[in-house]
Amino acid sequence: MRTSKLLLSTLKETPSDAEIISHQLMLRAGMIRKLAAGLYTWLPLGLKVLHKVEAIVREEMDKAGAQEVLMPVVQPAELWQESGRWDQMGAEMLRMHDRHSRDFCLGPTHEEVITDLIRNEVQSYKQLPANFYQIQTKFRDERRPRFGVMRAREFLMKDAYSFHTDQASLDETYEAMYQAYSRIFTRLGLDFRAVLADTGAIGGSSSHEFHVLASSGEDAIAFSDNSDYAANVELAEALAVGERAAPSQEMELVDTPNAKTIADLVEQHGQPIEKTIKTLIVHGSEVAESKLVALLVRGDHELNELKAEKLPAIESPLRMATEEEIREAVGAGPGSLGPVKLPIHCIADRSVAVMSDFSAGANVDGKHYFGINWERDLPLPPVADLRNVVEGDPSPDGHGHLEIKRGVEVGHIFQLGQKYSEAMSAGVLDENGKNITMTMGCYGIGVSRVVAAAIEQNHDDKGIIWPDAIAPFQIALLPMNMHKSERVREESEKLYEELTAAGYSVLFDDRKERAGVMFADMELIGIPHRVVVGDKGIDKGVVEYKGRRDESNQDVARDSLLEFLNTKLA
RNA sequence: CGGCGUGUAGCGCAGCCUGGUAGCGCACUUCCUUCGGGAGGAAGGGGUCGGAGGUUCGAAUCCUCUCACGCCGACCA
Repeated sequence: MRTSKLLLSTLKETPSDAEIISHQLMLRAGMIRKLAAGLYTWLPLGLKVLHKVEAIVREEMDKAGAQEVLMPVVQPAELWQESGRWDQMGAEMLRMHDRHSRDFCLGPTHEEVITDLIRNEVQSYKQLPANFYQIQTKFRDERRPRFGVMRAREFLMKDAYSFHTDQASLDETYEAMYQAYSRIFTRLGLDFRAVLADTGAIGGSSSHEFHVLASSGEDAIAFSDNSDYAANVELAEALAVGERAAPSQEMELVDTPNAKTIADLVEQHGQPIEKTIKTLIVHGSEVAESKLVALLVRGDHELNELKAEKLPAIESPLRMATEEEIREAVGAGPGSLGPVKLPIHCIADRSVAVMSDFSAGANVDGKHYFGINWERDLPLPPVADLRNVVEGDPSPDGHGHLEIKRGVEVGHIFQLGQKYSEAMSAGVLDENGKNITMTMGCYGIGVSRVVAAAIEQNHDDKGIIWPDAIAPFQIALLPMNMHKSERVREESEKLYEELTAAGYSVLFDDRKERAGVMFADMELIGIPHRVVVGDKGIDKGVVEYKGRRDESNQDVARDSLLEFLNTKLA
């Protein structure tokens, strides 16, 4: 393609509302433009990349035995009412009605539609297992769309749904999808990890997320330095570390009028942070001994809300108590709480249970106890895993220690079981002519998000550096002074034809621009390979080559260029 | 959905406090020079200052309402 025929809308300046690097570069490179919050138009250059990602996903899904379908974006309410999600979904689902006042929604996902299809089309166990996928636009009315296409309201997703007669068959397809996903992200040229994930409200036994590692990622993932254990931190189990030491201090009541936070306690009173306890008050469930429940976490640890709300004594979803509620129940404000003489139900994190000589609020405003010890000063409350794992924690599988990195969730596979097939009566006849409810699996890839994630992982101060597999063009062909030098023009045109004929996608910069502009634009849009044609080179019978990541140019003999590129791009 | 903030040319911004009829840089058009790392000069085009109402002789500027967008938080099969 010639740049003169391409809408190459590059920007020198960074649009002010773009926060993360991929969003900035996608705007600057002219890949996308915003239409409204969370809604983006893909420009020709961006769409090329999107299509490349799609093609790889499609190939690997086909190879893994899935069949492609295409379902409507607009879906009737009846299906969602049948699965029970019409009421569950909330404002995230955009609803509308047609001219006959029938309710519809923009599909945030397609479990209902596919289940409806398959219950009508598949009658026999002989037709199973089967796996169907589509690459389709989804709409989720995010509370807060941000980061460009990374977290847009309208986005492109590959979603697949598998149907089985039993769990063993589902396990098999699940494994096949796990492998297919690994191949897809490997082919895309991305540094990724598959991690254990929370199955969420949807239940099911097994779930993995695929994360592209990037410092701007919204998720934290933990993985062992000595095994292949990897999990979302929200899920990773925090094991108890060490044993409780014997008391060495007396418990004393200390005036701490200005210490409202753990940080204050550490700064003003010299308490080591790992000898302090944070007391968080949440609402209890019906089975709790009190209306409010106190959760004890070490000062330097973070409460894991997901773990907490899974405890029977705690209301789910988790709800923090307000200051008034706390004062009413405890008699002191949130800055002075602690387990000593606390009048409400209390649960301690595992690492809290092994603390000694620690400090915590005295449940009297402006006072803390120092030198507290379990059993001697107060009984040890029930113990549970309440906190997020931190770097250096032992790996839950017993091998090695945890490292924590940030990732962008680009894929998620999980086992649905019979949630939808049961609610929507999707069954088949088995060998004995008996009706059995189908078992389902579900597998998603955020196609448009992959594009942003790839940039997060592959860029420098000049712009994007596309992995070869998804670059909009493989080669940038830059003629120097073509509009003055007839030899350069002829040579470039010839090269363009040759390279194109050899099957390469070439972006030929035939604009009447200065060299600097061409270089800067090609680097910004991230074309991985660059060939420069100039008078100087023609005299020597060479052209210049530079890989996007290379430090400098190299001369390549004109006659062996094709051969050279064949090895470079192999 | 709560807190905060911002809306002035395609993009980035100034002007607003202290009302007097809109400006800078980039981009765009034409010409001259330059011509291998985002060139220099000259001349141009483009804005109902987010919208509505109000105060005033006069509103981008002050007041009220409203819409949009963004940041932080909460939320996220």
